[in-house]
Amino acid sequence: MHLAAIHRSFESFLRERGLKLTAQRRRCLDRAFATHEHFSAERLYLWLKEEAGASVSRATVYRTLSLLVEGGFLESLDPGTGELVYEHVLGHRHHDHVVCLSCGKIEEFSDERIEELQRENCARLGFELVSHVLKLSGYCKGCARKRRDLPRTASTAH
Amino acid sequence: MHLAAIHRSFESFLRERGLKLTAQRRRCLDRAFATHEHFSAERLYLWLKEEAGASVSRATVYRTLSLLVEGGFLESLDPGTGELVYEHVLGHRHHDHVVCLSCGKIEEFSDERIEELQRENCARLGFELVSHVLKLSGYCKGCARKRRDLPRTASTAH
DNA sequence: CTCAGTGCAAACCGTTTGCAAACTC
DNA sequence: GAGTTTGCAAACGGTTTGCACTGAG
Repeated sequence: MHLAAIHRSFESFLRERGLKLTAQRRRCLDRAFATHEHFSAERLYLWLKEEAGASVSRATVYRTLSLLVEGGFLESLDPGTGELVYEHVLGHRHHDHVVCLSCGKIEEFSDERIEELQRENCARLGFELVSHVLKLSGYCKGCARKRRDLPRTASTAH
Repeated sequence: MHLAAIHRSFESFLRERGLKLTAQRRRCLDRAFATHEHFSAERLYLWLKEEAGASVSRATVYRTLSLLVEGGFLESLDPGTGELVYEHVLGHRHHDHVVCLSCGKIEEFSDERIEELQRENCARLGFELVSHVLKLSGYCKGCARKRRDLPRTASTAH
């Protein structure tokens, strides 16, 4: 899906709700779709600040992010660092996340067999499944190696 | 595992780290193990306040909860409501959670087949798996029924 | 024109922290 | 006694909100 289609989709989403298309909203949307990384609200705020043109206020960034999540344009993820991160959804398949406890790197994976087992468990419990979060935490290849090389920090850490 | 054993385990945990066993820490531990519900820091603070005896300060409750998580006595879970909830671990099997989006009810389930697939995916990505969070969100039986009975709120909600 | 949106700064809220007094070992 | 822990209240940090001004439709 290219930008033009995303714009159209966003415009009709706004129209449906009687909301207005403003320069700030368009810039948030464009910048969010210009990255394939996960980004925080603050990150987006800084990106927009660096760009040419008037900066978008933090308040508006937060308000627009919520709007984009509601509209299904973005998904949010809580990596446990105290701030939410976002990623755009359109054109993406659903996927889960692996987060490195040391460097914070986030990798993605998806496994239809896991999805199926989730549905199965929900059905058994009588739950109507809406969404799920599967986050694996551990150490990425590089950080795992570093940890092994450091002499017994595990027992002396704190 | 009964309280006496938990106490012993906690005492040796503290000793190992050169920490002291205080009345406040013991009361937090006891109260946390006296419930089978998930509870927040504030909840525990209020429970202790209601109990006979001097109340334990909020700061101490927070500090002790962190300690209990580090020691593996409790696990924390982020249900997405803005505050963490805790549950005791000893004597519990590992399990995952299903959270009702409407009433907040948390149910537990576990499925070794999912665990195995998680390990498999991590291995493939070169991650050293430490822990994971699997949280299914949706509507519990009761809330799902209520939602179906209400005339088209889904499209007019907001 | 009208009502929604923006920017600002202040408020929020769960959690953390600095510090002096109190307590464990 | 030495060194930890506690309680208090203030600080924190990400996020939300009230309000007067601006701007889209």
